[in-house]
Amino acid sequence: MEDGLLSLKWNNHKITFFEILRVLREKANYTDATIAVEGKFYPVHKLVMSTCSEYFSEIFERTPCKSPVIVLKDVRSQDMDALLDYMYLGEVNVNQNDLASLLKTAECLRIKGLAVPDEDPTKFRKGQSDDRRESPPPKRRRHEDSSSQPLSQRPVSPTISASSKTTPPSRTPPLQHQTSSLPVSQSQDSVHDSIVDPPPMVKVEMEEADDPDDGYSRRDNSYDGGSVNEGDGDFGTELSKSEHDPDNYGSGSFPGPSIQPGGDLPWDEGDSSSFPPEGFSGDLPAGQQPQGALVGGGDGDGGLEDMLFLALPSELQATAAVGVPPVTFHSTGGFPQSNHPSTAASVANKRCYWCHLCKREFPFPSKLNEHMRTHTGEKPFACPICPFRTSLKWNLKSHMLRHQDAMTRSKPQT
DNA sequence: CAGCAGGGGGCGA
DNA sequence: CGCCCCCTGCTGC
Repeated sequence: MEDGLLSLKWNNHKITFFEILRVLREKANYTDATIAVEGKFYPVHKLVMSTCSEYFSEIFERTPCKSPVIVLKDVRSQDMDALLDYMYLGEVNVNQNDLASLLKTAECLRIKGLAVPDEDPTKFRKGQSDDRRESPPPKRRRHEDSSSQPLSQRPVSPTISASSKTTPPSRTPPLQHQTSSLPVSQSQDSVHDSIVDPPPMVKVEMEEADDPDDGYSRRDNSYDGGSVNEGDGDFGTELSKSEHDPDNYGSGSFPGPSIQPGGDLPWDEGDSSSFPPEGFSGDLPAGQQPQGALVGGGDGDGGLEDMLFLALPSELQATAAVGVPPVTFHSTGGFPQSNHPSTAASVANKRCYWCHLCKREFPFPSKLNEHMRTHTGEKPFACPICPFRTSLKWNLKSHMLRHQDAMTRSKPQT
């Protein structure tokens, strides 16, 4: 062995790798997970996410489904966008103003190199109670270590570092309130409790693999459709996801109940109205949206924006990905609009909102929202009598009618 | 039969 | 114009 050992080195490996990664991300090729933030959907690669964040790594590990949709609450889309750039490109430029928020988010998500000390993968793996396969193979060829480094951003001293890194995210309370309750955190405690932990609200929804094909492969990262629930729930829908079948939502990752900060599910009371897909256009002042997201549940009737299942416009990719090198986030810059009429339908002058996952078209955002639930698996309408849950109000109603019917029948008038 | 999901009509902003 | 309610067709058990 030792005699004939040759070191083959791919000089441009790193560059090529990143470039390809960038393209893959841009085209959403091979993406196997989706991150939803403020109603925006970011198709991502588990590999990359896992590599750059232990937090995601754990989530994926505990989420057996092929294409989980991870809904992050309390995370601003801008931040997520920046973080994704950071993870995929190894660097990102951000405005000073956004820095604090970004770091906070990074901390919550345990993004290596930003919030979590970038450890040597090999050593890291040792530390882990259970070595995960995603950790890079321990052995590498002499020279290449630098190049073969997974995607960890370690080598990349983020541009941001200079100016920004200053704030040691060390103890920023992750995302204020709600985080505390997140069961999710539990998942990680095993590994690091020292670190912040509970990332913002996280919810993992299983997504059946059926559409991925169609949707995932070609989807442009965007899709919009916010879905929230219009549910005021006549039936007192109580959406506490908590009690729903846990299986539905990735094992433990999904903090069922905890999600509801104040007790009301974000997605629950929301009414779709509040977040018109078109709203995305960027009118969402970066600043204010988050509010919704963060606060949301507090009042109960207030924000529903917190939990949206929307799709991002494909332009997003274009913007983010293309602008890659140093993507700078300027308020609107990052987020183009959703695929709503104007964009999507420029195609057909008639208004149509389409689901970028299955390409189905709908005349109204509300219809699209409803439809999106079929993809997200969200079932905001719960039967107060039995564990039944459904994604459509009417279905719940008809279900309830059955209960009534059964009751009246069982005990005919007294 | 129950549940899911798309479509249509009515109504309010 | 958009949302809500309801109807209806399809699918799986």
